[in-house]
Amino acid sequence: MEIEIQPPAGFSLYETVHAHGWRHLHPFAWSEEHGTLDRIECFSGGQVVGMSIEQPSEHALRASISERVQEEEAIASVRAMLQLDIALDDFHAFCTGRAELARIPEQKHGRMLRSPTLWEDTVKVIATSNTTWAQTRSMVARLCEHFGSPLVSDPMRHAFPAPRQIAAVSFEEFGAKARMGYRNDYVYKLATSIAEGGLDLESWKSDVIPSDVLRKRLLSLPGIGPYGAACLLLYSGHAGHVNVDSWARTLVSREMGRPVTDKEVQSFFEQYGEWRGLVYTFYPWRQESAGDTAS
DNA sequence: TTCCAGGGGTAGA
DNA sequence: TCTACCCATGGA
Repeated sequence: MEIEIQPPAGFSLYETVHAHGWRHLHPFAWSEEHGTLDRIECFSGGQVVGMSIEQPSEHALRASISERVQEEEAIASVRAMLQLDIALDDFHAFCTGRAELARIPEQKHGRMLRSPTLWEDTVKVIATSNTTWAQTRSMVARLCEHFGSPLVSDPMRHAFPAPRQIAAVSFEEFGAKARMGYRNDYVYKLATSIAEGGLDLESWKSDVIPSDVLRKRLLSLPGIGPYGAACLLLYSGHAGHVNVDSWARTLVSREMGRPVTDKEVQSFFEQYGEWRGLVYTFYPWRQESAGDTAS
């Protein structure tokens, strides 16, 4: 089946997908040749389907889905993944007024590819901490391969596992298959908390939760610290926190001519106020950033 | 063998 | 609040 979605004005699938490295993490796959974002998705009825999203024109997005699924759910999934419901007008107006940021609206920057669920993004953020991109990709691929539901037409490809699919096995089995090192504990705890009903992560995506409240909640999750919380806030449409990573430290150190602390990196971006997180993500000197080193 | 990668948890000050 | 130390994994 095919569904058509009208994106907001100025939307670019290419730029959204290239905002960071998520396109390299299963079950996402980006085809540079075709300009399509592919994904294996498990819908609520248990259907596992292949989705392929493309932007045939500035004003249209098309999702081709391998089987018939509930249209509303498919549309909601695409809208969530591409952050179609996040308004960027104010951010772009802010950037236009500053010479060093003028390229951001010109290049249609501001949206980032994310997963349909906060659960999946949280696990992926945990998988990025204190490791290389190659290992992050391997860890996420193993999660899908060993615990995600297979695509019927191509059983070698899998959806991202639901929390219950991880909670269904012992911690020992999970660790042996996922090989996420000390992160095994974080991911398994998260999965079991959600599966047992003690934690409803998806309810945290509500628009009415203030940034500070959401940040505190995210920091309470196992394996999520200031960096991870800032990433997840950005994916949730909260732009006011900088996800200080090794790349941010490198770049700000270069600017200042000496090693800097995380606090100094934060200070560097304070001038951008409520938009500082988005500004860092799309800062012009970040074009050579880790989002592309994994290509 | 040693170091370290898109950090986080913990103890102690 | 800040610092030091440790943490599994696997590639360089």
